[in-house]
Amino acid sequence: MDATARSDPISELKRCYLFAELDTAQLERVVREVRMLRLDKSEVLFRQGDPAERFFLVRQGQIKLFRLSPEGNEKVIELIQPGQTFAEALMFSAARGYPVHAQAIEPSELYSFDNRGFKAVLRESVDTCFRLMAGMSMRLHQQVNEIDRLTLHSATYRLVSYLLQETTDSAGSEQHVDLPTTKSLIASRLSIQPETFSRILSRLSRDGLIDVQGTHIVLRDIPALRRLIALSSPSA
Amino acid sequence: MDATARSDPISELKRCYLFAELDTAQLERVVREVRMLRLDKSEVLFRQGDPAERFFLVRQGQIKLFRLSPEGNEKVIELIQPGQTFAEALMFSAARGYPVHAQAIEPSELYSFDNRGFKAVLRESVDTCFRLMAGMSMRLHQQVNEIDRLTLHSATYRLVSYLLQETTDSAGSEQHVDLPTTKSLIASRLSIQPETFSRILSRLSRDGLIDVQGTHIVLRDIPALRRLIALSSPSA
DNA sequence: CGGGGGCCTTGATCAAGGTCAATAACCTAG
DNA sequence: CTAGGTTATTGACCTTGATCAAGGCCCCCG
Repeated sequence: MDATARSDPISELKRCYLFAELDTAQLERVVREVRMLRLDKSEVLFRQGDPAERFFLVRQGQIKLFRLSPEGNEKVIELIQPGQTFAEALMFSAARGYPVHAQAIEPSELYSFDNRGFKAVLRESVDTCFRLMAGMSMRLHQQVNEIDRLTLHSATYRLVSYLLQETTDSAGSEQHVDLPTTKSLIASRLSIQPETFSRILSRLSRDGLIDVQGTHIVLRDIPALRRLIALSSPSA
Repeated sequence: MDATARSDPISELKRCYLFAELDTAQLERVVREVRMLRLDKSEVLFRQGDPAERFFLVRQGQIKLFRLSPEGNEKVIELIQPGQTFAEALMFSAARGYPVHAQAIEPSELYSFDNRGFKAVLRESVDTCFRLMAGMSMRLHQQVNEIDRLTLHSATYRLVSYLLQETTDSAGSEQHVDLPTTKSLIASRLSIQPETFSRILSRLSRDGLIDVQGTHIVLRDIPALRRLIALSSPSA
């Protein structure tokens, strides 16, 4: 608990939108209550329905948020990457209880924050409230887009637009994508069966639009890919 | 602009969660800037992409929020009923521009509020911020549920759970549902084709689970309906 | 009263993608 | 290096629900 150990998390937090507007005193208050936790690969963080008293920031690793159908089918709602927070919206929700399951898909390191404590800090910072609301508003949009994609568009559309959006920069006509995790998880995230996912990749590959080497994908013909999703909708 | 005309909207607003925590002075400020508008049946309120400078409260009628695919297929994202607000989350969104189209599906009467003005009021009321965040958090959950239903469950599941959730009280083993609008719109809301919607209704009817008289539906066997969706998922 | 436009229903057909099963590639640990 | 688990691929088949097309119902309006 020396000075460096204390100040380290503060600068770390400041990089996250949720904490960016807080002053140092407030941040120190937050940091005093923060808990660090490590999860092994496959370790469960919380289950759907568990009382939601804390929210989280991923420092390292990857967390999947998912739902289960009665038969045990799993649908990945979101994959959380380092630097991202999750479950913070639940602070305000009347329905106590996480709406999804959370599990580490690789060894991970997180901070967790007490909802009550953070809400107390929030009360003093309308700016941070606004930040939070902006974040929630953004997620709301993403979800609308998600629903749109699920209902108005085909599996190929979803996969291709995922690939296009994962490219880092938009230069050149050839781009690289490294899938952040296994294909089956990405498939679930996109609501596609692993088999279908694989078939779509090999079709695109056969047509010369992409090149697949395991988890590394080269987009060979971006204009053609764009054209593909411009036309497509419920059809392939 | 006499006293009654002024005080009327205030008590009206107070019934809505967004305004419930505001004091009278703040409400008066809001009311001073409110605009009332009437829409004919089928009149368009805004289009997707239009700059989002205002949000709305429905007083009467019904508004549909929807997306269009390139081919012109329409997907209803939400049906807004009297007393509900919409587009208020966009106040905080960096992406200016409505993410959906809005159209009246019957003659409607709305209030509209200026985002900038309302944000100024919000700045003075952390409580209202908290209210707003609670509302946004709730919608976020609904959307997660929506995605869950779309991906993990069949059309029959979606239709039956819609019916069960539309019943007013949970007494007795027989319940009534009055569809708030045409069947095709409900179908689109549930991401089902009108034909499929009709077929599912007639199958449920044939099996004695429900009774359909136009837009009025009697749930004849609620336990059986519950059983149906307890089992079903991607299968019927 | 008769006509016309929605909306709904019903039937026939079809395609997308899910399921099941077998095999192949890969990776890690012993 | 190899055994064993996990993940990916491929093929055959099947189900769901979309699409196309035709007809029926209802209600409103002239």
